Amino acid sequence: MTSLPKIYDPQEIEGKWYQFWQSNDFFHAESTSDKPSYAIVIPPPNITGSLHIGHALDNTLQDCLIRWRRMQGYNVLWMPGTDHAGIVTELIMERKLAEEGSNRNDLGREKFIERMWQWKEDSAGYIVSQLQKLGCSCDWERERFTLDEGLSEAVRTAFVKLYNQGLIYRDTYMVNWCPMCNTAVSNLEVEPIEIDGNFYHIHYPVIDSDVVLEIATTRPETMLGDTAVAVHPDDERYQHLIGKKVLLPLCDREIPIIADEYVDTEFGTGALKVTPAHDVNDYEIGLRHSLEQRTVFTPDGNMNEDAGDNYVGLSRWDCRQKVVEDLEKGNYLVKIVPHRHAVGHHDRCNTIVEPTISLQWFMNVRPLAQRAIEVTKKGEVKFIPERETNRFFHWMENIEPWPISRQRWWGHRLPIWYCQDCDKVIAAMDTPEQCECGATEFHQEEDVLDTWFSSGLWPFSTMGWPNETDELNTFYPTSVLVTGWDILFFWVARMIMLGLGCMDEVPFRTVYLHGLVADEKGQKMSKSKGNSIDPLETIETYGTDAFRFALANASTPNPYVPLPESQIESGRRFANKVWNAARFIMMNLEKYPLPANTQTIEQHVPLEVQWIQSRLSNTIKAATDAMENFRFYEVAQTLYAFLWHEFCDWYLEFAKQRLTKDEPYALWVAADVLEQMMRLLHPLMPFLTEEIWQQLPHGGNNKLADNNTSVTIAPWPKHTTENPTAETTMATVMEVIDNIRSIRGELNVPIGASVEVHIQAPNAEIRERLETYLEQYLPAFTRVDGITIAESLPKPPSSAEAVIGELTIYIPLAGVIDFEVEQTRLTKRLQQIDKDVAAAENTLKNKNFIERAPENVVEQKKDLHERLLIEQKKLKRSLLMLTST
RNA sequence: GGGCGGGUAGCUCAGGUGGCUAGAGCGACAGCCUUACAAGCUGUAGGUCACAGGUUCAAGUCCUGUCCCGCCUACCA
Repeated sequence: MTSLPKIYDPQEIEGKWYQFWQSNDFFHAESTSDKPSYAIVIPPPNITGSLHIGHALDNTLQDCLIRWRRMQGYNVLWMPGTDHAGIVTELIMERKLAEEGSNRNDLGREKFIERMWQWKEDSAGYIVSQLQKLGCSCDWERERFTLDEGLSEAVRTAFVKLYNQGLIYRDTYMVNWCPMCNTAVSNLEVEPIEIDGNFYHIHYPVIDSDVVLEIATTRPETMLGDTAVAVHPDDERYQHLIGKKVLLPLCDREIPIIADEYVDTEFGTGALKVTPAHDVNDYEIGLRHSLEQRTVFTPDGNMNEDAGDNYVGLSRWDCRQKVVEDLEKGNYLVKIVPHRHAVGHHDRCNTIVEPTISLQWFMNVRPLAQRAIEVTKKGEVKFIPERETNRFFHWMENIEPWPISRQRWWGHRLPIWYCQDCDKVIAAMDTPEQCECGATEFHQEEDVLDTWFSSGLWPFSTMGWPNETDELNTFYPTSVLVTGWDILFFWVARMIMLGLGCMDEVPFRTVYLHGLVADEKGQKMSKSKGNSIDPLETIETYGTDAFRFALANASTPNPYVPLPESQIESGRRFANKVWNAARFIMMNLEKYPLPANTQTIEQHVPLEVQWIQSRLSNTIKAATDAMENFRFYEVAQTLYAFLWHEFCDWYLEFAKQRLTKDEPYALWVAADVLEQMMRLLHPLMPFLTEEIWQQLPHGGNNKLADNNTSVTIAPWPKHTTENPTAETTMATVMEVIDNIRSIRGELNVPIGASVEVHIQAPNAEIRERLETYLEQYLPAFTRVDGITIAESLPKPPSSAEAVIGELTIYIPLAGVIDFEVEQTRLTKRLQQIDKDVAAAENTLKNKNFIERAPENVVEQKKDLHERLLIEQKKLKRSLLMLTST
């Protein structure tokens, strides 16, 4: 007997196969090959991170594509690697340092970086091992890291290139400043979050007048940096005041009243305090009117000297409170009105950002964005789902300069050198030898690049750029990029722009943007919300394959994909079902070993074999089609439905029946179908399918597939031809069986009791087929004593009845049948039929329908109508007979 | 303010270009240890496809409007 355990135990199986695949180099891509190329670059996870649910989904889908294309015979590259992830990683390190009672300034830059690298070395393997646990078939020999030497060279090369093209420049401009991280951040990194705040209405007295101007602000502390008050030029209320001055309360400064169209007369009081150094709009107004930019905050969010002696040193928030108190004391405060509004928070540390004027490095992304739009319109990049294309265009059309410098330490220092003597700015790969002025001393820019700059080069930097490599020739542009839609702008857009800028070619042909995993309430799963599933725990409990199947099965085109526990449980049950189907087949193969060639054994192929082969072919076609269109949900559904509800529920039951008669042919076909199913299922469930595939008899005389060493490199099944006749016949057989079962169930016929079945089949062809097959098939599904099939039959007394088109089934149930139950059953059915008949009649009565609808649709409708009529007539007659009894 | 996605069975979702009697998984109910699987098998119940119009021979599917829910985006101080 076979040693297969009754219940599938993933922990037993999963460990060994990854090793096996690795040691056989199945995941290794050839730099040059005659095969067509297929490449995906992994969205590099943070080096210090751990696998979360988003990674699990993203990488499962990628692995599905990769394994599928590999089986299809492509030269497949899945480029793996990790990201240094700039600020996030630094923040985690800072937290660690704080626990040790230290901080990054105590350590100093050099020691801090050293510490970061050390930590990176320690945790480097962690995320990789987790990806391997998930089954990811990456080409690990090629693993890269955004801060490794090669990628750093790529970063410098790209920077210098873009600098020389004038696309990268240094400028003093208003940027979002994070007082916590002490760095500039880009707009994308600022998340507007609604908070409850106040509108503070303040009186600004007009000089040489008894008029006071009432202004409203949500940030009273910024008034210390006010350098004007603005009104709308057409605002009649304030016409006479334009050009005058107000005395800024608490500051004893006189500031002008100016007119600017930006001011909304409807909003607040129609008078706007202008703080050019601390608000983007005020900044613009300030530029238009040449106002002083008065900075009152320090970089870490406290008040500086320019805030005045009363406030210097206070935090932003303490200062607000004190300003309000002082205003009240001075009788300047009119009122405080609660006001809910969106305030920008740094997405990495959740600190409220401070718009601040500072000297930063920017990239002018407009020209590249324009090219990106053009090539996308030409179809060189395709977004799936299509709706994402519009989001992409909208963003690209309104794109603003990208601030790329960060006042941080962990990352790529800008390849910019300043001459010690003349301050000349030089962009170069390495420290320059000599400046034009003759000086030879330089210092490198302290700032590092936004982490997305290096990830933006990922599709080609990982393949050796700026060197001309075989990898680039073979795999660039890559085939697909798979990621969540939430980083379309952060990453995908930048890769496209930088790809065009550096390679003069898009980085990928297709962008597949999958949904974000949500909980059962539709909320995005995230660690911070505490509603997240831990992939590794899930894998422990349910097994990797069950988890992967659930993820694929959840991947509908929706922007949020709920993954309830029950879905994973369902994956586990499916894995177990597959396991047991295999177990059944292999157990029986021991008794009936596969012959050398199964094809010639049976001259007369039984119906159920024709049927299952036709269904399999159909399944192959559907699964392949769904894969090609990134419809992972459909792949999972298709394979699940076929394997469980056709192969197991029906075919294996037929095969059992054959085995009881010592006819093993159907079993051998079952083995063949199973083998192909393992190949179809392999991209979704790599471990389970490998285990079963390996255990199936291969090679020698028992040759099922080509004598490959692993299902990983076995060919993807090809669909053959469907067999509509077999499918229709089997459908009728199944319907007959279903009806008998249903009658037995509803009329409570005891399980052990056998019944007689009388079938009236007017059509000779159908009758003949039923005569051939029913007798063989029925016993496997329901207890039957005898079957009578005839052109016309009388209804036996006390019998239950079912109608299938022109077929009528009678089951004599004298002594068993409960007339009332049977009456209810038939009445219910009749009511449904009446409704359907009426609907069909309505349609057919319509002349326009007959004239305008396609012929086949009309035919179908007529057919349906006829079938319904017959059934209706029979049901009515039966009911009559019942009630008259 | 603009834009996008969604509202189909108790729950989570499928239903490419309109056309079989609207489906699945989970859950519920009833009955089965039928030796591959009780993580299973069999049967049953459950839907005015958000609402109102319109186009069409035909609408869950297309159009318009309304109401909810979610998201993205925007400088209303």
